[in-house]
Amino acid sequence: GVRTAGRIVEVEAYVGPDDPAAHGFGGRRTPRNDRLFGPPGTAYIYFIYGMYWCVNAVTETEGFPSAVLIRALEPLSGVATMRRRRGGRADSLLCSGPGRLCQAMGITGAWNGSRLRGPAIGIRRGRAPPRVATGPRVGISKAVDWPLRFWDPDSVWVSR
DNA sequence: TGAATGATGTTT
DNA sequence: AACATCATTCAT
Repeated sequence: GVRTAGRIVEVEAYVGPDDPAAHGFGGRRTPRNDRLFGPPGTAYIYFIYGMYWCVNAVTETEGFPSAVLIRALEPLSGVATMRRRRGGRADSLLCSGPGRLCQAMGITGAWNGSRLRGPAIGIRRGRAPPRVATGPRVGISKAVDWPLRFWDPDSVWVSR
């Protein structure tokens, strides 16, 4: 298959059992969030609103539920494949949003629990943006003022 | 440009 | 009933 890749330009952090907006809140482990409690470098992928997948990178030690939600990418390769998967919508909407980027890259729950350093799915270190903006997380109703959204303010590929 | 709303199914 | 969303429609 065609490989798709992009530069991460927007993320959100969900940190530990005391983060009221996080799926690991209260330390309650369920079938759905189980992979969030795995070792760092694990993919935690969940299904939301009956239609979309979202992908996270688990970040902290095993048993401590923390992850970074990948919210937007700058498309770099496999763009024609991304366009096809996204139904021919505008390039600006290819990977700008957690649901959109999973659709563009073909990411589904089949990869939940994968190690994020493999042939199928992975994250590599790239160049750091010169600046990083921070602000409230999107689409949540608790801890709305925690500034745990981070994005590249110089990128046109962020979700807002 | 922005607000409102329907689409969808799983989880609590 | 809520949900870590998105596309469409309708109003400015």
